[in-house]
Amino acid sequence: MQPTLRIVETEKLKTACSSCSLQELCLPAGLSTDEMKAFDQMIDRRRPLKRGDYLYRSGTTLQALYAVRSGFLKSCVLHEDGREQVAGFHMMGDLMGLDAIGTNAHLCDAIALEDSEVCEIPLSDLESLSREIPALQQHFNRIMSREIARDYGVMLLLGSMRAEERLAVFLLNLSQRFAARGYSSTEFHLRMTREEIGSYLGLKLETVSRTLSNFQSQGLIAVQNKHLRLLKIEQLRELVGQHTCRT
Amino acid sequence: MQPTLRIVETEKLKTACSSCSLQELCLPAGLSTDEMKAFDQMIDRRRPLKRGDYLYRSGTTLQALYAVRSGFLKSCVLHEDGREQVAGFHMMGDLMGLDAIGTNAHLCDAIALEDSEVCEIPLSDLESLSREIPALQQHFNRIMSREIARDYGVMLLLGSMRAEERLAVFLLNLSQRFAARGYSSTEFHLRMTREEIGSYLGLKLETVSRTLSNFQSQGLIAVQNKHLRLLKIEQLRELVGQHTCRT
DNA sequence: TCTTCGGTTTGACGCAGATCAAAACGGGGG
DNA sequence: CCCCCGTTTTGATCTGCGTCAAACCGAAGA
Repeated sequence: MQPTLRIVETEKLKTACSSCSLQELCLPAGLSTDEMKAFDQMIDRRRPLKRGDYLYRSGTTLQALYAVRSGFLKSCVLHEDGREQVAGFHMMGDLMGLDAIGTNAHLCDAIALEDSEVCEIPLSDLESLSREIPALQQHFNRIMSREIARDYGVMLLLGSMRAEERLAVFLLNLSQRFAARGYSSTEFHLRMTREEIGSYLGLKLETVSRTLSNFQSQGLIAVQNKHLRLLKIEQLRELVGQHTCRT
Repeated sequence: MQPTLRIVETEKLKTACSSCSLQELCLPAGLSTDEMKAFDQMIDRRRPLKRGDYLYRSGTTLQALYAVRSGFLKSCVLHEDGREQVAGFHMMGDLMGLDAIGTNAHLCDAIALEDSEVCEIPLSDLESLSREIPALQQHFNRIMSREIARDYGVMLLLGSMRAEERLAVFLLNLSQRFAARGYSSTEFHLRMTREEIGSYLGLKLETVSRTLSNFQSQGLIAVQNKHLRLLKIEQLRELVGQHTCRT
């Protein structure tokens, strides 16, 4: 047995979706053992990213979809005049690149906010395998649909909520996503800057900072730099929707 | 030959996608004649809607997807406290209900803004037919992806544009969509109220009205109630992105 | 240890757009 | 034809958040 082969095998094993702890969140969720095997073979490689690396850039052609294996990324839409708007934050199990299927070109930049790793999933392979495995096709459709549903939520937030509510929704959403991944729902690190939070929420960084300070002085949360603890989740929830709407 | 049968046949013929003028915009775009025939059989019925009718309501389970055949609809996301946000306007050839695939429940209301007609497309049929017709599967994925891309654009608009820009983007987008459907790109009727425009753009109706008046006095457009003419499309385009951003 | 520099906090002030109010319009029903 | 009511326009005023500015903090590097 050659050492080279051994390395490759080990590599494959490490990569395999069938042994990945994110299974239940990720694209192959709900596949049988055999189906999972077929799916495994489609993932040709994992790709490590360092903080600040681009996973893809706006305007480049779609090479593959990417499942986040570890780390944290943002995607941001660009406006020709240089404005940018963070369209989403992505963590383990999230599928990225969906916006590019329609035109074959990415319309946002995807940037790692910390050292991360993603699995490359060639779209054409995914499409042909979907034909053979109905459950996969269905699941993929559901994932796209859920992204649309998420976007509608963001529209509601951006179009008709005040600053306090936006922040509360944001924190509660993060909390919930961490919980779904087995992390604490009440204590976590914010991987993004205040400016990035602001961009996502349609606010300026100063407003984000001020609002977080308010929450803190009300005893709802405890922030210290990027470290955050939610102290009164219930009150945060109540805060959303009780004020008169701006719009 | 029984009269009943004749009627059914006529009905079928009228409904057939293969003879629908929206073909190139709609879901079956790019299918071969045979494939189109198979697709036709999937559409069990058209559904007429009167102005104000609900196509579906938030919270109800997904029965089918709907392709707009004629007319004009809005979909709006609801917030428990009664706030509502228009998430999109839909016209001929648009596919509606995509947000509900993920959870099997609609998360927005769809309401006809004028008398309209839609084709019902049962999701399960679409999925199974997609397996047989790769082009259909691909096209469906593209349609979902394009909706995601559109949503990102709306986020950019809501998160970082000033009122003037939002209106300009809105008008230019309508113009382009009418053009793609063979209507005038410079003269059309606004099917929605100022309030609905405002809700979509994250503005109040007064602001929408004022901004339209400004455009008119600058000679960019001519508005008279719901009738609208774009006089200087190029200048409207330039207007987008030239101001300092609010966010 | 000190320096540097990106990120964050906090304060003072201004403005775009919300809110309130009232008048004008226009289309459908009697 | 007129009346009525939902929609739109326009004006006056208010306010939440953006803008500008300055101080502060913590991590990385010398």
